[in-house]
Amino acid sequence: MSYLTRDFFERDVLTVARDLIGVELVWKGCAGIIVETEAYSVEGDLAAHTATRPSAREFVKSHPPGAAYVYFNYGMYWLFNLHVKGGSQDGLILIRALEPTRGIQQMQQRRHREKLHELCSGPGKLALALGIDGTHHGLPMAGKGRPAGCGLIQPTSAPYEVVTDIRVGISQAIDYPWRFLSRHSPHLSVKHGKVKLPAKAGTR
DNA sequence: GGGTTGATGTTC
DNA sequence: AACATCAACCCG
Repeated sequence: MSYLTRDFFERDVLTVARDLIGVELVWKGCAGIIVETEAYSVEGDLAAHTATRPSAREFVKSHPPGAAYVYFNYGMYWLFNLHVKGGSQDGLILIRALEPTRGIQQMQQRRHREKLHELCSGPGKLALALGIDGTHHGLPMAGKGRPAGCGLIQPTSAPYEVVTDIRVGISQAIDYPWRFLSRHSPHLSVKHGKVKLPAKAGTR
């Protein structure tokens, strides 16, 4: 068993997003196998935070590859990303779903759910299950300086069959096939990519 | 099953 | 006003 090092995140963001499928995300006694990710590119991707948020641009400039990018969405949920930099295409990777492996009881308590496939089957769900929040924003997840008990473990078992799809819940660059999933996993967020339509002007 | 809606607060 | 969401609720 070995933890991913910084060089894992110094490659193309699409390659890393795909290779993260099957990696175990370990977080202070809880853990799960990553079964769903989405790539967001710093360049040429209107759906990425870096396209619209100066703070995201600043984050990418000032943090090393492997850093956690955590943000608060829809007034309720923390979403966990990993920073990729130094390859042919930089970006952020949203971790969207896990297959629970450790600390099941604690995750069940945090989620107020019993069924395994309801614990981490979505980006908001998994952050809640693991106890991830804004205090973890910017921390390194690879190499030295990781929070105690946190890290990403290289897969040892047979590789998962990875398929791609369009990304979920966005209204820009909606046709990029940058969602990566472990085929047939019962722990995915949604079956098919869902596009979010913008509200009509003049409505309230 | 699938569609709809309200909860909630930060960002620009 | 949009937003990288979720769960409860409707309908059938």
